[in-house]
Amino acid sequence: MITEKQKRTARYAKALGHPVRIFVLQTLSLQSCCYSGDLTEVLPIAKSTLSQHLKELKDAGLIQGETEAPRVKYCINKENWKEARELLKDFFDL
Amino acid sequence: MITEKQKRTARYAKALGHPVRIFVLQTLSLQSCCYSGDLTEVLPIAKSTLSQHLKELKDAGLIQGETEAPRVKYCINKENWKEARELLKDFFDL
DNA sequence: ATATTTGTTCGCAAAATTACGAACAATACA
DNA sequence: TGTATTGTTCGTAATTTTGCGAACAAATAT
Repeated sequence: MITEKQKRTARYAKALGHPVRIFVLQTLSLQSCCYSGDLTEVLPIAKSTLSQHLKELKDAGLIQGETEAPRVKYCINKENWKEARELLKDFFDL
Repeated sequence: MITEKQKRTARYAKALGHPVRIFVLQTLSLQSCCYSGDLTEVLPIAKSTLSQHLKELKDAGLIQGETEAPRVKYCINKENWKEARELLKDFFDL
């Protein structure tokens, strides 16, 4: 009844379903990459909470983290980002 | 730090964050309107569960229900649908 | 007047989400 | 070798989400 495409659309939408994650993705998308610390500085949440949000975005496939010494550099996962954009675009154009 | 626009974007995305709600919106969007019963017939969930999903979509402003005798006719809320589309479009275009 | 139909609401339970601080790893620095 | 720095993981708690069946409300049909 419910297609795989609909499930993937919902999965990505769910990952976007929190202001912090929208903010993170927008930041990452504008400057291509950034470190967790950059986000912790501006976001009014505990670093452990941010870490969880980053994990969710990673699990959804929207970002990827590359560990660089003590820091972790996060970037958009362009392939999946593109898929998410296409799915949402299809959804709204219908 | 987090803008109202980002919050609204997240709010709409959250409402889209379930396969059943994606399905419902897609159905409503394709045929403009439908009754709860039409959805209950094809969806493998209890009617009470569907009712909750419809309520969430209503609370998010994406649909509206018009009670028509014992049935309820649900339609897309075009104004908010447009807003959601614009917000998500802006988000992905960045 | 009594059933039937349609959908919501209630009560409940299980699971997921959100959030925090403390503890922990891993690397760089003194 | 200690000591910051950076970020994850753990433990915990409160809230929200998802889902069901039973009970309920409202209107129609018998």
